[in-house]
Amino acid sequence: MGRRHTCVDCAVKNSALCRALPAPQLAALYRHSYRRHHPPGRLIGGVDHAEDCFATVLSGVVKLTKSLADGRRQIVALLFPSDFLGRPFAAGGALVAEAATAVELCCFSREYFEELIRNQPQLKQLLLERTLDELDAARDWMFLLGRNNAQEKVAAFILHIWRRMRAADGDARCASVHQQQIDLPLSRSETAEYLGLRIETVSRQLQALRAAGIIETSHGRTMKVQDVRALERIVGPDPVR
Amino acid sequence: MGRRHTCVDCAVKNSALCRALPAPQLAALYRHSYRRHHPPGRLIGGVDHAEDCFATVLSGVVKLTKSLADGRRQIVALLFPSDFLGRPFAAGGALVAEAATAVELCCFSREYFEELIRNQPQLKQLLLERTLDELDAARDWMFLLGRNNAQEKVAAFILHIWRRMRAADGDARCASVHQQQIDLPLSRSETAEYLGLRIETVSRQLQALRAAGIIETSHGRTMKVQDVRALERIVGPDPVR
DNA sequence: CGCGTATTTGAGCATCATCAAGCGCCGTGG
DNA sequence: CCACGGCGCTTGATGATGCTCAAATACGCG
Repeated sequence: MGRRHTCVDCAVKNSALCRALPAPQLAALYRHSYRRHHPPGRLIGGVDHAEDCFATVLSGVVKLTKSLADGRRQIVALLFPSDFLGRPFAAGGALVAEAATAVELCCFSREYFEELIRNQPQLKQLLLERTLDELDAARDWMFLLGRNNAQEKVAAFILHIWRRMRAADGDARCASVHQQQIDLPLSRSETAEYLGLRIETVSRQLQALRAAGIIETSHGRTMKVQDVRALERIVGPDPVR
Repeated sequence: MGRRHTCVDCAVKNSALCRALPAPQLAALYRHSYRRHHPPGRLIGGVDHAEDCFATVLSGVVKLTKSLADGRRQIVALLFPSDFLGRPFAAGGALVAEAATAVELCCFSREYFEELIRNQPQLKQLLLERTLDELDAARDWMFLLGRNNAQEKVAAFILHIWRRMRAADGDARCASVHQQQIDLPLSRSETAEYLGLRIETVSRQLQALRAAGIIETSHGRTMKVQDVRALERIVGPDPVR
């Protein structure tokens, strides 16, 4: 594929990890990078897979899953545009990365990027802060998985996606902001895997929210959020103390 | 309290974060540090509390909890000797740190240590690797919380503690290793908070393991692990793929 | 010895999982 | 154009696991 893309017109240049790089190193990284498209459902190398690359998510949503032999699966993280995909400095705890929607990645070789992390203090700093944020997020989700009921889990999921999408759009699409419309990046079955529920339970809770007038579902993954406040009330005040 | 301790005879000098510091910086950090004892149950400043300090755990076990106003609580991490306590570069997601057992900490001021992280590449590198490891651990626990039943959760907990204690002891106490004896750092109620269960369920599952001859409980927190293999079998083969 | 706390044990119940249809959408092929 | 089949989602009926409420027991400590 011809290099029709540059960092200059990269959609996430101001939010991705590489924003921490000085121009010369950015240019060098660019020369070691390549873009890659993945259709929904496609397994991505990346985390500790053979393909062995790191990447920045340019568009789409990537899910990180953990599976047991008996078929039990848990999605442990969702990656959105500008998020970093990969596990530096270790083999990675048997995670699998998979495209949830159509995904575009900006990939670089593991060795090259690890070296860059080691030598570029700004990059290392940013990666550290990102990792700390991810740890916070993981712990929030631990609370959700351990302590929230089905209703709260589903409401939290919608709220989570709603906020991420809002943040991603920025001021771009005020129209759709007003319409409160979102497109869930996950199927029912994936949603269940993210929330520690079964697919039927997710479906029922969504119908309950619809019946309460809090959301409007138009079959499939598109929905309108009618009452954000109600969702927030169901989820409850995030933390205490 | 007089400075009767030095880094030279520190029990965790070879495993704690500060091992990454060159001698002069270590000496400087030492001058900014102080030791602190906490009885079991005592609230520690630390994570994003007013007291606002970072620390290395010297002995004992610290629990990190997240609470809701309605009393629901979830322990999101346990910290063992040589682990780092604190949340650099942010306010920390409303976590509370509490002494699970009697705890001894080596504390330093937030500002000083953050500055040290920024300026010492080795320290930053080690902290980054530690944080990535913690993230892996958090995701493992997410799977446990979302997908494992009560039996598996309790077995996983015992195994987890058993391994950490084994690792901590090192070769020190081969006798107790042979006896397979461990002292749980958590009460039943705390164990429940760690596993996303109720106290009664934890108790019942422990009795079930005892009835199966897998552990021997002598009332309270002391137990003998009779059959590690059985525990591993219950927990299941960690991951797949 | 008696009290307070932590743990165990029991009985009934709620929530969510499981099993099983049924439905709507969509692409394929007749 | 419509019949067909597949897939993802919904809906219903039933049941098991873990929660709730309640009480008994065990231990530590004054």
